[in-house]
Amino acid sequence: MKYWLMKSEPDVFSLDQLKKDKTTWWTGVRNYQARNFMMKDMQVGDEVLFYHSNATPPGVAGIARISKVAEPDKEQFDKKSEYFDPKATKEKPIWFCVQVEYVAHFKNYISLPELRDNAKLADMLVLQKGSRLSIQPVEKKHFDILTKLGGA
DNA sequence: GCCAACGTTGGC
DNA sequence: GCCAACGTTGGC
Repeated sequence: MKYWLMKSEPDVFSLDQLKKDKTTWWTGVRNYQARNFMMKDMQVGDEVLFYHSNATPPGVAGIARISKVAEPDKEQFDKKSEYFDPKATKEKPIWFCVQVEYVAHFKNYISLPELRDNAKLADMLVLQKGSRLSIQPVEKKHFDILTKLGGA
């Protein structure tokens, strides 16, 4: 069992929306490091901190879970999609996405300033300067602290 | 809207 | 393989 943090802009796709939809395919990731985490490391049942980026304030909104392992991201083949990739073919897809299911909202939204204030979380990737990676591994000890703080 | 940090592209 | 130019992310 692994733990992850996945970023989403709430204006584009929020945890509320995931609650409504129950599950979603995490399409549109166009970064190789993030893709490789989805393709190689994520397993069904892995738990995910759902992080709202570009929010006011940014922070962790709650928990989701991996519900299907990675498959080719269909948007790479769709000329009308903003995620279309002309180099990708059905035989040789470039981009993959996992399916994520809703688990819970935190009772207490954990804002980025609160994360920064907690010394025990200081080495979380998301808190490192210039950390733009949209999918990040999270250590169990950090995940446990977050769920306690959030009151999940 | 600004801009620092980072990833990708492409010329050489 | 280097690296400048460019595009994107994401906090503020």
